Amino acid sequence: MPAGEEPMDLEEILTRGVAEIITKEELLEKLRSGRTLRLKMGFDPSKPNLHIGHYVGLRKIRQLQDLGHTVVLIVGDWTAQIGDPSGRDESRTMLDPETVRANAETYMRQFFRVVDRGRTEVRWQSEWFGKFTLADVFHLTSRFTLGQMMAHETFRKRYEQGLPLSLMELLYPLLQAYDSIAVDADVEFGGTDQKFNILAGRELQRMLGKTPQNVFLVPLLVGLDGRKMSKTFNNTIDLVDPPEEMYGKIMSMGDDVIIEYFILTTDVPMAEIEEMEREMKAGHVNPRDLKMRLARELITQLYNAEAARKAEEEFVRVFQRRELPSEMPEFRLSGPKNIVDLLVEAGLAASKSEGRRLVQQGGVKLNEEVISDIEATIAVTEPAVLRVGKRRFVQLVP
RNA sequence: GGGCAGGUACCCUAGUGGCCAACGGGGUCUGACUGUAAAUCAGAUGGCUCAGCCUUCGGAGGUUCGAAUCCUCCCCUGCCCA
Repeated sequence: MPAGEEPMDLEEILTRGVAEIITKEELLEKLRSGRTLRLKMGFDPSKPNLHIGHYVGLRKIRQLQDLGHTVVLIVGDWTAQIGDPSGRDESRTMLDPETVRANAETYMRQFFRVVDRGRTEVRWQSEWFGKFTLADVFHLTSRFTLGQMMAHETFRKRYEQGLPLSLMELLYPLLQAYDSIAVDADVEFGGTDQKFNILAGRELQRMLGKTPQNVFLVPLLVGLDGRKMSKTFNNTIDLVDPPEEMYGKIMSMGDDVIIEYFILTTDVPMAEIEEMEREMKAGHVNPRDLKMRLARELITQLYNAEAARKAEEEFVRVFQRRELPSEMPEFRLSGPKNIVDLLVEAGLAASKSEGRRLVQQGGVKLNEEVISDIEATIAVTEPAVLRVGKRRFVQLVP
């Protein structure tokens, strides 16, 4: 059910949804050699949430895996302690082993929804870094210069802007590079922001007389609103989002990113996508309908067709026809209660102040009747629907 | 070790004795409108026993009728000198 049931043709695999391959000729040669290639991909078990942006790369891995190659998944239990500087986020929280293990498991659960577990080798950095000595650190660090590190845009920027930059962080690319030596990688995958780190691995392999790995970079998918995909903007779709949630999020996406999502996250043939783009530009098709199609495709890929159908039904019911959702949480209201208290207790407001605000702004409805008095007392003798805004519902039962 | 500049709400930032629960932007929420949970526009956005009160501006003390703002010590960051 995940991506890549019918292998795409090689040319499409190497171009669609690919930002850059270093070098494509070399990679083609390896792919044609008949050898089983070792496809490396690493992750830090610090932020285990995979979103639709990661999905782009995972699909690529899956597609190549379907050609018979082996995926080597590296659990970055050491690099996680540094924190990837490419993210420029200087949180150097040392994670305890328990957390690392739990995070890694969460990550893999999501990872293997797309990638074939049977043809994946999972390796932990601690296998080799656990016995690293200072002498090993010398050997590794002596091969790179500060100038090379400062060529990394994120390092340079942070340095120039006077932001903190620890020596430990400079080690990040080196550790990642060494992983390639440890697992003997043929190709390493990552987003375009990983170019520097992956190239460092290629360099190191060359220096140590090994065949340099190829660099396979996938584009960074833009967020639902067209801006950079980021948790702060809340414009992501998580791989573990339930179907209804995915459906809604896709429907809230900006019109101008629809095509990009089709290209990068679905198997819809390019010819068909180009046709959609023309139709949309000409105004012959409502972007909303394309988004509905996109939502169906994605949910079918990540769940199944039945889940997609149900999610669509629910969306149409609640948001297009403005009817009530088929399921909503229940709250037992045994006696009369003030509306504000009720909102808080039913989990529809985080605090009483917020509850008052919602009432005063006209966002609270009982059986579709606006309640505008914060002093109102609510009592029910039969089930009633308490609603906040467009999408939060609670069934009140006596 | 010395000098200088900083540490403000979920994030980024303004504020340098009372007009500060604290400007502005992001995020979030609500409303209007719509083609949709798009776009756009408007409002809201610490808490509470809510015309008032309580807790917030790195931490702990202090000055003052009154402090995010002044003083002392401490912690953290950057730059310069050694």
